[in-house]
Parts: sequence; structure tokens; C-alpha cells
Amino acid sequence: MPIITLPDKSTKSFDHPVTGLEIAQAIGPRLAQAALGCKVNGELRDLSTLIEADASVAIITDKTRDKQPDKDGLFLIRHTAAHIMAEAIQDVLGKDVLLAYGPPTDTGFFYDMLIPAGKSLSTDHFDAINQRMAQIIAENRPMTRYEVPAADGLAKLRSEGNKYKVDNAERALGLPSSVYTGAKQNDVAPANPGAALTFYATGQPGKHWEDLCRGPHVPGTGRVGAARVMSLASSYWHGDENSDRLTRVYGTAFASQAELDAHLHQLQEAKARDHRVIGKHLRLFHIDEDVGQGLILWTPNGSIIRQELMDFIGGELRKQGYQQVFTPHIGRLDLYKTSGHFPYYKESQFAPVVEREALERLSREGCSCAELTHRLEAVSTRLQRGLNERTGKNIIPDERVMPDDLLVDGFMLRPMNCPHHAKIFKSAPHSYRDLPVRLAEFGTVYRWEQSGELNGMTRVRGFTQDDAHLFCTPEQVPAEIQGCLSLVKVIFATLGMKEYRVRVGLRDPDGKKYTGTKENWDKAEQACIDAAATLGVTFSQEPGEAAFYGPKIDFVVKDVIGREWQLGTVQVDYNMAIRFDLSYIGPDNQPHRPVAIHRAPFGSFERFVGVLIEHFAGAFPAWLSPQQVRVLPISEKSNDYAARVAGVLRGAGLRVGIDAGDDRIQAKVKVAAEEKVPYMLIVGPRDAESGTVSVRARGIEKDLGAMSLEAFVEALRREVAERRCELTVRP
RNA sequence: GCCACCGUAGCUCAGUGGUAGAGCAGCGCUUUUGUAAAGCGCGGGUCGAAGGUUCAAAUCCUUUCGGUGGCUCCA
Repeated sequence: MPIITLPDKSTKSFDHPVTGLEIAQAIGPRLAQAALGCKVNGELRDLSTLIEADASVAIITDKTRDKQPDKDGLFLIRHTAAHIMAEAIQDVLGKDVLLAYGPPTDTGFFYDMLIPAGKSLSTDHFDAINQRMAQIIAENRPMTRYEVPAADGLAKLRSEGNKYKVDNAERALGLPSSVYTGAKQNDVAPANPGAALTFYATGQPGKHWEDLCRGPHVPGTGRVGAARVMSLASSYWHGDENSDRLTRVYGTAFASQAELDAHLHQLQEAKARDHRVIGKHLRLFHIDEDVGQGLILWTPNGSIIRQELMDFIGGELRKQGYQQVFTPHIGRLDLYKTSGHFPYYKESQFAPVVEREALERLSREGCSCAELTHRLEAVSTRLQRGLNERTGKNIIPDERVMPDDLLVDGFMLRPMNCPHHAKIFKSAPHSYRDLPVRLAEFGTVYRWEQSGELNGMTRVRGFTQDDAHLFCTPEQVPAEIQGCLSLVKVIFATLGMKEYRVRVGLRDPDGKKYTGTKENWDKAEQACIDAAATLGVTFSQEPGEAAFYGPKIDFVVKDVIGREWQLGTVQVDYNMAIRFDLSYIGPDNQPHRPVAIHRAPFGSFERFVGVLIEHFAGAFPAWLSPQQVRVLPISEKSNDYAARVAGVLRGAGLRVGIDAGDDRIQAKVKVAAEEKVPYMLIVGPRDAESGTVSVRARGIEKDLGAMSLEAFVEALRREVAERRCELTVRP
């Protein structure tokens, strides 16, 4: 006699076990009609689930109360849609397509499958698949769940010859994976005799298509309003690149065709905001294959944006007591052996640069490539002893040590700026009275990203960080973290960026890989959490996400397509000072280890500007715009006056262009609007006579009227100096 | 790196075995214009690169370079 508690805390009693559907019916017929599934004690279940004991139950539909798409409802719809797509693909390509794994995702769903040799799936099949999916949805077959005892289910799957499903079942039953890891076939765990496997038929079991599946699903295929296959990709079984390569088919589904259409429309809109498209159109940057993949050439327009950002950030840093430094883009290998970057991160670094004479000598000696690598990665006895003594651990094992005359020296394109900054700190003695020492550099670093990971400006191989290293006492750590975050807050606020979140990376509770004392870690972690809490944006604490050398704070923003990009980071580091043997003299007249804080709150100018382009859709505030004003003479007769106006603006330090072509004014306005110039000054004989300019501001599709040139200059100078987000100058 | 798709004029794209095209941009001429494209004309491409099949290749095949999307959220 279950008592059901509904989300509004009201209860309903039943004298028999009930299904979710019956509960919905008891609430109202329209809810029963709209119901897709239910949540029993917080767990998403089929509508047909029988509830025998008291429980709190929520009925899931495709919309929440405020008419927004319901996340759980979409999950159910997309989970079922994955089955429908798999059935459609098997109908189109054949039953010998082996299905592996097909879950819902944030924006849809995918299904991984093995396309048998000799067959292939391409976008040419999409029309056929979409049509077949529409048919299955129109047929509105019930989603029928049935359970089979584990042993029977396994036998059934094995006889069907799909090793991926057998593997899924074994994992679900907690058995060792006989297929994936090659463990012995072990029918049913003795400890779990009642275990069962569940299957879902898209219709009648035995008659219609079916799949091993945990569920839950919507009650019938008709409840998937609209589904569509989207794209193809490849994936690996279990994400393991040594395992089978599968074809991943992406699709998406919504409760109605209108919502699917809206989603497709939004994808198109997002494409129009893509920083690569806008960047090309507005000539902000260029990537040239002759220069290299992932290497950004900042063209004049983009360079203005970058320079303005550097000036802005640089000014804020000076206010906070940072000191500017400049260091080269390369350094000797020993430096990176000391820091620990080489060779441990060699997969993500450019290969070392070896001096020509050394290479020629090695070549004469017949040195092999493997031998060269070995000799580059080895260290001298002196370096080994120094590092091992300082860290108190055997971090350089004897195998890596080589006599000096065999070692090969070289340079590395720097993957990080910290070694150079550590060396600057070490170049002079420091008293505790000097701390914190804050060394800032817009430092360019180089990392070897896999070619498939590269993406416009947001994922590149050479980039300039807004980097700084703060060397301080353990007591100063909280205040310094606060300082970093207040900087982030100022800059995000200035740019009108509200859509960001913060991740605080903490120790794994039982991890042993960490360096530094427990007391320092506790304090630093608390400082990070406290600082994040003051930001006033959502932040998450993520145990296990700390670096081995200290806790960190990451800033993540979402781009228009919903992809998240990590921008900056603040990391506390107890390790660097040890490795580089940094010290300051304390009040006790004894040397002490400083704590280092790495911080690059915006990550890199490349990624940050890429995100900014999408954030503003190319319509930058006046202070960032490559061209702030464009003067448009009505006809050639006004060209002289236009040139005088432009001269005055330029003299006032504003970035001005002039469109003196023989186009009509309509054409000049259109071009300036497409290039997203903040202000157009339209000047004709009337203006020349009165010394005025006719103002048109971006985003307002009309003539705002005339004002004196002096008043315009003053107003725009103020807007730029205050770095306002909006265009505020008006006659 | 791996998989799918793509690469034609500065840009956006059409052309699927038979003499390389359009619009925009550029240049010239006409027009002298008051707020989202005036008209006419001209120039511009070894069709990403290399090799192959063919009487004939932008088009078909192979290789290669580059771009785009994707490469777990564990039934």
C-alpha cells in the first residue's frame, strides 16, 4: 500500500503497487498524456516501472513548469532516439553493423558501432536514415522492457555474436570483461545469482528490433518528437586508442519538430559568430600553412585589439605592484630538466633544437636517433645530485645520468615561462621584506598540440600568456590569490563577460603524489576556496584536480556553440622553489623557501581574443575596435572636409578611417556596418559649413543627428578612456 | 595521431570525364550623390601539391599537405 510523495510534497496513497503512468493518471489525464518517464526517489525510470513501496515520485514530461525543455525529459527522448537511429542504420546498412554503445549527451546522443569491412557509412546515407527514423517515430511502437536471467541473457548475446554487447553485459553484471581484457569467460558471478539483464524492444520482443539496454526510455517511439542524424566521427572502444576503432554517429532529438528546427537554426547562428569566420572577414588574424599549423599571425586589426588588452591588463598589474620582465622564447635543456618539463612532457613539446656543430659531430659518429634522444634526455651527475638533494627524493634515477662528454646539449622552445622567472628571482638576494615579488611577462610559449586538436585561435601551438609568477611567504598566499581573482573580476566586468565559471582543483583525499606539507596545503586550499567564493560566480570544488605541486583555480568560459574553454588559471606551487633552490632571508636571518604562484588569468591572448570575438560577435566596444570611427563623405565634394575631420580625430588619438571612394553614401554605410565600425560620421556640405558631423552608431540603424566635431571627439575620448562596453556618444 | 567530410579568383561558392564560371572585392570610365550595395567596362585561377588511369582529368584512383567536425558523458 504505497504512499507516493509528489514534488509539491502532497501525497497520494494507493492500495496496490502502481506504475508511474497510474500515478500520472491519478494526478490528471493531461499529465498522463504528456508523461515520458518518472523519477523515483531521484532515479530516472520508465513510466511503466512498478512502485511497490512508499516513494517520492516526480512525473517527467518534455517541459518544466516554466515551459523550458526538461533535462530529464530530453534525456529520455534522446536515449530512445539513439535506439531508433541504430535500428534505422541497421535497416539501411544491414544487420551486420555491430552496435557498441549509444548514450544521450548534452546536445543529443551518439551511437558507436563497427561498420563491417566492405561497407561504409557516409553522409550520403543521412537522408535514408532520417527518413527511416521518421517512419519508426510515426509508427509509434511501444518501448517494451523485459528482463532475462543473467546467464540466459549472456548466452543470448554471445549467440548473436556482438562482442561489444557481451562486454557491456559483463561489465553491468560486475564480471571480468572476457572480450575486452581477455579474462576467462565466467558465466554469472556466484555472489549475484539473482542478477538479470534488461533488453528493450522497439515494439514487440521477438518481432521488432531490440537492444541490450539499461534504460530508461520514453513509453513509445512516437514520443520522440523529432530526431535527426547529425554527423560522423570516429572513436575507440572504451576510448582506448589501442582498441577497436568504431564509427560514432551523432544525432539529436527534441520533443517537437519546432524545437529541433530551432536547435538547427541556433547552430547556424553560432556558425556566424565563429571567431574563425569573423576573424577572416574583419581581418583580425591569419593562419598560413607555410608558417605552420596552429601558429597565429596577428594582422594589424587583431594586433590593435591585443595591444589594447595588453595595455589594459598591464595597467591593472602596475596598480597591484607587479614588475614587468622580458625573457627569451628558448632556454637550454638543463633548465627544463631542472624544472621537470623535459623530458616528462616531451609529447606536448616541440622537439629540442640541437646546435649544428654538435649534430654534425654526432652524425659523423653514426649516432642513431634513439641514441640521440637518450643523450639529450640524460643529465649530468651534478644536476642529479643537486635536484635529488633539494627535493629529498630520487627524482633523477641513476639510469638517466651520463658522463658530461656524452651528454648532448640543446635548446627548447619554452613550454612555460616559469623557469625563466625563477632564474630572475634567483639572480638577486631577497629579504622577507621584499616579498611578494611579482614578475609579470606577456610570455610566448610553444606546445605541441595534436593536429586534430588545433582550432582557430582557441587551440594553437604558439601563444602568449598574460603570465606572472608571485614569489611569497606561505602566510602571504591567501592575499596573493585574492589579488589574482580581483584582477580577473575587474577585467571580466569591463568586458561584460558574465558567462564564466570557476573550478577549484583540490587534492585527492588519498593521493600520495603531492609535494609540500599538509599544513601548507590545507591553508592554500582554503585560501583558494575562500577567494573563489568572493567572486560571486558559480564555482565547483574538484578533489583530485590539483596539480601535484599545489591547488589551483581555473576559469572556464562557454563559447557560442556551447563548447567550454579553459581560459586562465591560478596555481599555488610548493615545488618550483625547491627545484630551483630559491630562497629568501627571513626575520630569523635564516634562508626560507618561498611559495610560487603561477597565474595567467586569461590564459593566452590567442584564446582570449578568440573567445572575445565570439562574445562580441565581432562588434567590439569602441576602446577595442581596430577602427573606432569612419568618416563618410557624401560625395567627393566633401572629401576635403572629411579629411580635416579625420585629421582632428587622429590628432585626438582616435583610430579613424575615411571612405573617400565614389560609392554612394548608402553603399558606404552598408560597408561600414558590415565591418562593425562603432561610429560613422557622415559629412556633406551642410556639415562642412557648420563644422558638425552627422553621427550614426553601430546597432542603431538610423541617423542620430549632427553634433559639433569637438563635442564628438570629447565624448568618444571619454568613452574610450573609460573602456565602456556600450556605444554612448550621442548628438 | 586516428575517423568522416572538405580544398576551384583576395572572399563566398557553382561546375562530377570534353575549351575554367558567377557574385562580391580590385582597377578604369560615367555619375557628385544626405544614412544598409548607382551603371558600364577591364584585369585576375598551372582548380592545395605530386603521381597514375584515359584520346581527354577541377571531375576517377593513389599518395601527400592543409582546413572542419569528432575521438565516453562507461549497457
